[in-house]
Amino acid sequence: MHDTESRADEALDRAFMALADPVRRGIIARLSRGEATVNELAEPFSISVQAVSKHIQVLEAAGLVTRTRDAQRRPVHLAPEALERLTSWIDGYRLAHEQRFRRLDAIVQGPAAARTRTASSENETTNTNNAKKEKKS
Amino acid sequence: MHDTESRADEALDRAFMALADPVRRGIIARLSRGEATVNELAEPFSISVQAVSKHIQVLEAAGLVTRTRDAQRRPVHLAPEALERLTSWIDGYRLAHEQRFRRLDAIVQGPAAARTRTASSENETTNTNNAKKEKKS
DNA sequence: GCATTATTCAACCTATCTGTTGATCAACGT
DNA sequence: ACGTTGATCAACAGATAGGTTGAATAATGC
Repeated sequence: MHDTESRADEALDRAFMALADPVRRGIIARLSRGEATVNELAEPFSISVQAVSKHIQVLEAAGLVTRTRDAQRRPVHLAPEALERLTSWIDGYRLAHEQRFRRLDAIVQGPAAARTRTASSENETTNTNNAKKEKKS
Repeated sequence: MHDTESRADEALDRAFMALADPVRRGIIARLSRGEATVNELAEPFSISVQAVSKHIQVLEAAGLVTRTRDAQRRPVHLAPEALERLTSWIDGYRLAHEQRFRRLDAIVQGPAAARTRTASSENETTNTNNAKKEKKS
């Protein structure tokens, strides 16, 4: 089963999993327009307030939102840094893939052009996370 | 009850859910360096090939990878457009949120003291990008 | 044809997710 | 002090995700 999983992996697990639900994405969308309480966030949905409260706990555990205190209300706020980490992770591999294609094109279109890869190795290490340490055994 | 969920939502569900697993993210990472077969993709992991095959089906259903045929092998390829759609979704709300804060800062810092917010919302002022630089009058 | 290789299908088990209802806690307002 | 409001906790149920093993499909190479 899930024996050993690094901290960075678990953080990405929670963050992506948190976004894999339309209710939670709706909450993110709402919060992008400003903070809101649990009851306010629950209003557009046809589920119980308790269910929304759980969703918010999932988002909070994923670091995607934070909470403050205002009397008996607990306003929820967006945490855009966490969202930025997700786009960074995705873009790391997406851009690496596209750049690899650019190199392939260079190779196909001429042997001399393939050597331009050595000069343009800037984006090869832009991954924010480990790409090779996925083994558990 | 998930009876009322649009097609776009379901696509995002599948895509984010697909990335919410370290094995599948490892597959994505591997594919960013070039196509690979199921057995090749399974090698770094301590799970069965069947399990990896299922993971690839999940990624394929999410549109994150495509497959071709080469004799009895079925090479898997990255589909960077789908990844790009995800970053677009995230960035949409992230940037909307940051822009909203820029407007708030402009309003608060316009007349006089901004103490009202800056003391009670420290985590919100930690914008990752060059905020506070722009000012919209 | 037949064994081999690559991959998938099928059945199953278990853990986790998402929702429910009912009770509880905490901070107001009067 | 007391009832109300906002939010969470607890216990439960149904669905599904992710893993296993064993059998089946499909293309390859003798």
